[in-house]
Amino acid sequence: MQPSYRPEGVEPRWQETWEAEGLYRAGAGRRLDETFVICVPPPNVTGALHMGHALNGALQDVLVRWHRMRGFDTLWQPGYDHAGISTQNVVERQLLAEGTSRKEIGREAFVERVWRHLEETGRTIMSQYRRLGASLAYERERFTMDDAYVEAVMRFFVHVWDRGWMYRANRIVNWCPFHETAISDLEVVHEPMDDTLVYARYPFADGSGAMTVATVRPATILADVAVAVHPEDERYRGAVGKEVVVPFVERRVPVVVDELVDPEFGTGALKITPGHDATDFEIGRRHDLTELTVIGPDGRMNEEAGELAGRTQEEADAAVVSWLEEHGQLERIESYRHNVGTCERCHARIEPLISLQWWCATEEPRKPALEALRERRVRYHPESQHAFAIRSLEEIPDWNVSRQLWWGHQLPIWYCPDGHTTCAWPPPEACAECGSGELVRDPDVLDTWFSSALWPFATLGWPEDTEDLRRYYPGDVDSTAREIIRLWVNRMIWTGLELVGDVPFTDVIIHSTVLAPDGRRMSKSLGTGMDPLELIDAHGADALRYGLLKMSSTQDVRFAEGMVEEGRKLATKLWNVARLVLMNAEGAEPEIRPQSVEERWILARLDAARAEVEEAWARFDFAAAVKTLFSLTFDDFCDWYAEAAKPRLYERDDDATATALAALERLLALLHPVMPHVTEEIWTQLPARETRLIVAPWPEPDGRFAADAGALERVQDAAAIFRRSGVLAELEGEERRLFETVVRPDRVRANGNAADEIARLRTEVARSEGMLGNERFVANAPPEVVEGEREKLRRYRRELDALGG
RNA sequence: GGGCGCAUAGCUCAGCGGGAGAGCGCCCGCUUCACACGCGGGAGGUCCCUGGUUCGAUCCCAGGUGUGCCCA
Repeated sequence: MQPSYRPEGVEPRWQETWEAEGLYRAGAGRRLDETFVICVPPPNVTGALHMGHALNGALQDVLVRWHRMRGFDTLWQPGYDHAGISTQNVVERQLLAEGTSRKEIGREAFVERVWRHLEETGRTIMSQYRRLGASLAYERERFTMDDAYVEAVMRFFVHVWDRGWMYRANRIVNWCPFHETAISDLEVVHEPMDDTLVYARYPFADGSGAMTVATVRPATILADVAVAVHPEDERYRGAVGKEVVVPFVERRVPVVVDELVDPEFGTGALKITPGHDATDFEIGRRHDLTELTVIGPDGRMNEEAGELAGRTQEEADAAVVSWLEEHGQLERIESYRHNVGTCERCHARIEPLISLQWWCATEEPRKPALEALRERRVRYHPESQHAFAIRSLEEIPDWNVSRQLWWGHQLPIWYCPDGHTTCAWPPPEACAECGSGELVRDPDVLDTWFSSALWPFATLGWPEDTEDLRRYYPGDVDSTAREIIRLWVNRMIWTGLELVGDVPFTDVIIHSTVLAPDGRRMSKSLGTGMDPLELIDAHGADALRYGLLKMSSTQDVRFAEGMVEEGRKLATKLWNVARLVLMNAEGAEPEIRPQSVEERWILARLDAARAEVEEAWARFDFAAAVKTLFSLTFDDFCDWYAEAAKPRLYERDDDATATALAALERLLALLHPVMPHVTEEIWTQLPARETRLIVAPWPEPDGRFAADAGALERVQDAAAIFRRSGVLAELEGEERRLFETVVRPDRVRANGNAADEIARLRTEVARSEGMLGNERFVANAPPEVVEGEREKLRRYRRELDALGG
């Protein structure tokens, strides 16, 4: 074995070997009929691996590798989504740089161009997952734009249509004027912005004075259809029911009351523009108000804006403000800092806009999903997210499934010249109502999440009744980020129930958000992002996996490179202790033949750790498992067992070397799900290896040595006392031997003295005596606690006696 | 504005009803034939604040403060 461990020379080799030998494939090494299935949350086909992917990949891989070793038929499904707006954005920008545009080259050429772009630079994340050691079934990679997947999406749409859940309606949506499409809430990022708040007077129609309203977007005054006040706002009691005249357009509109009005904002009187504001839209619908739009899809004023048509909003804002000024209706202008929605991709200011969109009703489909969550047939982890997921489903609004993009799944909707609508797949020959053959397909494409919602079964061949679907559906675990619950996870649950008749998985892990070391979200613009691949270069994939799992204890974790370094040290330590064993075990084969206390003890510790780790994996507490593995390796295996076993290993004692190999073998197996590379590398160097560790059996429970789990306690106490004080405790037989082997009192100088130790013990005795002297403690505390305290006191006194104190 | 976290050693974090812990950093001592990515030891904490429950609270409850994430 090489004297020092260098992950860069080892990890890529194993990644290639495992995959080439088919050990990443579904069912590799299976010994049970049970399946264990995870689908990777399909990343953006144009994206690159970030820390969230790496953490999620690490914990999914732990579960997959653990189940594979346990003999399950495992499938970890890889793939990508087509990321509609994001991908279209990238290509549109390229066109812009080339001096052309998508509109200029046309839809067909544009879509072709996107495919070409993806061939050149797309689909990189799966290779980056490989560098993490993620044991995905790579040959099964799926893409939401694959022909078969498109088929599934179309069938899904038609199914929802047939159920009567799909409808077309004018609603307010987040509109990106650059991309000229509706976008989802998730794609809107709120950024603080400096604005001005314009206070404008709206005179009462009866000439009895005026009301003042405040707005940051004076141009939208042109589309005002009412003024609203809060029902309990005393200031405007007299105004309710009257009419006011909207400035500039001089339209008479009513003053209405609505609880949605925030009396604290501006003057407490809110101008209502249902066409250009989500809250106003809501209020407008409740009061049955007209919906006017004065801003067009391109962000400019439309024909409704009369003389301002064609102007930009800034120009229109200015025109309205000067009108107000000229007519003495401008009260004042204040500077105003607030959060403004912008497009995640192009940072254009989002226009809430009424537009004609396709909607999927949610009232019906959510019912079985809610039931599944309430009955805990699907469980979110941690528990707090379960409650959140239920609430989200209860409040789920109808789903805007259409996007005015060119990259994506075009709706299976056709219109005939008579205005009939036909929804069908495969594409219909004629109008379903009038038989007309002149059909025009709806130009819109579907929300990317509409296709992602089918991921757990469309990747297995649905809607075909495939062998894979029967075998691997339903799956087991979904692991993802918090913000995806509404958009993705809940939708997979209801689509699974609706289309396949069962939940897609039973457990949903909501993993930590990895923050930058400063405790805030990693940000590209601030340069606080960290690249997982660079960390792999620096410390190795095993170390990164370890570090990320160690960090993943709470909802938000700041990235701490120290934890990755800890992982690297663990890998090195493991390598070194394996050298110790292997260098002295030539010709031996692993076999449990313990002849000494330390051997039985380490076997007991290994089994206890196995149980702890299993329990931690089972409740998805990755940080706890990793902590157990660290102290098992450093403290138990290296500091005590290896040190104690050395003399007999040096002598090449047959029983000692055989047992050491067997103990090492178990240690490697326990660590493999977290640190697959270093463990596999060592494993191959063990004698008589016939299988790879990746498919080797996970250690069976072994209670044979449980009685020896505490066998070293007295020796360890004696070691601590000696090292601190130089005082030798009285030990006999095996204990004496162990103490002298590990501690080497003949060669080691103690650091402290007996007096310090006596002082320490006296403090403990005083504390203990105080507790036991408290009658209420003795009377009320559980008897075993009291007895435990008595035992401690006896031990302190005994140790004190030994020190002559 | 709503939801959810977090607040424990210089730093990053475990512990979550009965003796304050780890890793890193710092100090001291070790060329111990697996390992200096190491070994042994040490210094360093009103366990955010105020109340409450309890024989006993870092841990449970209530309120507060600070801080962050997610969603509006």
